[in-house]
Amino acid sequence: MASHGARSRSGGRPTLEEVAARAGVGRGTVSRVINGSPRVSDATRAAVEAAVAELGYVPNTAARALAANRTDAIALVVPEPETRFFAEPYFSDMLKGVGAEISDTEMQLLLIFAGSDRERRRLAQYLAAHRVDGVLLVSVHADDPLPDLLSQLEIPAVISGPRSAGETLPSVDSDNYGGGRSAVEHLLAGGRRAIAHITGRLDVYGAQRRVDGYRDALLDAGHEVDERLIEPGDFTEEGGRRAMTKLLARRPDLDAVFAGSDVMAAGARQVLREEGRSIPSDVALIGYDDSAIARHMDPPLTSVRQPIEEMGRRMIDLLLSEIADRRPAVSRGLERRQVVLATELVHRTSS
Amino acid sequence: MASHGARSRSGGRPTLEEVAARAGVGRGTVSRVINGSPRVSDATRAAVEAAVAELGYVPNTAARALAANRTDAIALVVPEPETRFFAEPYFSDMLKGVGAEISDTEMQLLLIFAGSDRERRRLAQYLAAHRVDGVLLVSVHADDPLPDLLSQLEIPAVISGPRSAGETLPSVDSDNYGGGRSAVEHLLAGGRRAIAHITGRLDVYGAQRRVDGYRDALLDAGHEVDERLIEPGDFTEEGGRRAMTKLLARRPDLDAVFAGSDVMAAGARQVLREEGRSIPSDVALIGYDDSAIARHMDPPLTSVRQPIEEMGRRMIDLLLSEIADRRPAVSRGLERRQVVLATELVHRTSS
DNA sequence: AGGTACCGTGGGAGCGCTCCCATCGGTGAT
DNA sequence: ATCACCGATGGGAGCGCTCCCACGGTACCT
Repeated sequence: MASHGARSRSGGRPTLEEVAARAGVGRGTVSRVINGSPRVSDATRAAVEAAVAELGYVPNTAARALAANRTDAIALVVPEPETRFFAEPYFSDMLKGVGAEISDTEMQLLLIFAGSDRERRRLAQYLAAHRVDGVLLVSVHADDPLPDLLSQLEIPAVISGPRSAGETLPSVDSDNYGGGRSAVEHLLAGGRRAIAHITGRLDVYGAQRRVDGYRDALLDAGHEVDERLIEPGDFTEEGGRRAMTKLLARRPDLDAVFAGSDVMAAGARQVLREEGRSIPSDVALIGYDDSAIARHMDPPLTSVRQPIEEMGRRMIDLLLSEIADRRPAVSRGLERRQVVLATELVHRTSS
Repeated sequence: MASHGARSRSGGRPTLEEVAARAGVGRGTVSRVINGSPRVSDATRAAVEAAVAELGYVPNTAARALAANRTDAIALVVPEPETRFFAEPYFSDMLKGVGAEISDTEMQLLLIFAGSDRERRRLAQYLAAHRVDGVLLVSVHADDPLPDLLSQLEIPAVISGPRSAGETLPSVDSDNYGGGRSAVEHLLAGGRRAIAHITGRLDVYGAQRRVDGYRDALLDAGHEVDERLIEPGDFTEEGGRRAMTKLLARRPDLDAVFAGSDVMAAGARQVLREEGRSIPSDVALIGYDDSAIARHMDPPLTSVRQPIEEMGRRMIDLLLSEIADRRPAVSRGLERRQVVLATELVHRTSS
């Protein structure tokens, strides 16, 4: 018995019980104070707070998690290898927003990479163990099984870009349609008429929406859509080069290019330059993401900016409310849980 | 009572007890199987494993943490703002090594930024709550109170660069002295005689060691050390420029520069170019870190490579053994807990 | 045959907390 | 004065696990 007690008292951390004794109150009362319950008199609260301070009491997370069946942690799951995470500013901006918003809470943020199969298996195990109260999912492909696993395990989750128009998970996204649209409208306003579009990977819903925006902007302005002016890319620089080459071959007279990402725009720029087309006088160029690449390109690239940091913040908000709503069995299926944030066209010299 | 039971059975996760019943054994036996104890007969083990599989049993982490007084998690603490973390490849390489090594274990890695005061206070609270079994500390300045806090809380920790020659915490470092030495030796072998050194921030122990290496290489080769050839930098590009300007003013005849980081070398290169000195014919240039900058510089920069990924791996190894050693009160103070890994000079055209 | 180990095993006690119910005194209504 | 009620409070029970002690059985010794 004595040895038993000694085992866990290592470190001598005070317990709730000890704080209660010190403050001359019961265990329940201390718990109420710690958790900010209003059902405590001011005098008692003060006494307890004093005891907490004197003893340097810090709640034992494990005990709390066990008793209350929650972990006070949420995971940001990145289904990509670490490498891409560091390479793309998208993630760091997102993390910034998420980190800022979560730091107002008691929640702990875990960053989990699930790029390899092995990592994904680990993640599945991890989620099955319910080690987090909720999950933030970024950069998910249409055929990813993760979202299903999550809903099967009944773990609250928010996704950063919906997988389709019928996304069932709560999501936060930027207005890809509007972004594509504004790029094209800007080009039209600048007098361009043969506007090409290098798309992103079309299994990414957002990339599709940008194409939709491109199409509708043209149609609404009374122009036709020439399918020869649309070429799929894959979000890489090399993909941008290839697409640009094809477009130039098909429509040598094109006078503007709207690329689905800055990186692809960079590839397109190289080809245009090699072909002797000057930017923007011969061909106007617009990218997407407003990344560092855009600012440093020669000439500086006009680009569609997404409020990524803001997206991160909103994702946390959504997730926290999702988690909070799990307690009462209130039906709330009709509530709007798809957030769409406006984009902004950043004008530079390339257009 | 019933309502009580229902509360926590949400999700219907099977418990140890249920697995035990299913396998027709006692709770203790299941626990032994789960934890890989050898004191279980093969037949029993098989039965338990079958029951675990059938029920889809996953241990409850919180319960385990509470009972065993451990968390199975370790934190990688970065005492810098997120921004720097993403900007410097040092961190991503380190994370890669750490992630690779830890994925062989059951441990969970947490990434914690502690750049701002607010974040640091949160971290202190976090550590006080003993929410991790151990801590990895990277990029710690000499006057950082974090290491003391850690040892006061008796939390195992490993530091990535010792703060001084008398570092008490277990540490993993690259051989900064040898790195500086090899750079200078290479320059001497190339016939250079007036070799300047732009140092890193001298409150960083590793930067001091590089200077020591620089000095000793010169002395051991029978040369004198001209203090006018040593100028402190601050690891930034701008600092590199400033230092280079000063050095050129003091010793216009210098024919080689060893910079304490690639970034500073980039700054130095700009000044050299502006002054009409060509690299490497007029002035040889060597950097430190072998980062992407070095590869992409014009001309490509000779640089000292540190095995950062390997350092990450070794840090985990050290930390895990630290944690394991906490159990028995065996005295082991004399053991070697300072690991130093060799650097490598990567030859390119700048020297 | 009796004794001594030791192995594999079952299950009690306890980790520190939350949740909930019972209790207590005080208040306003009757 | 009596009663119903309410807010504040104490503490039992339970969360799911690990640790450890005790127990029965077998193997080996004397």
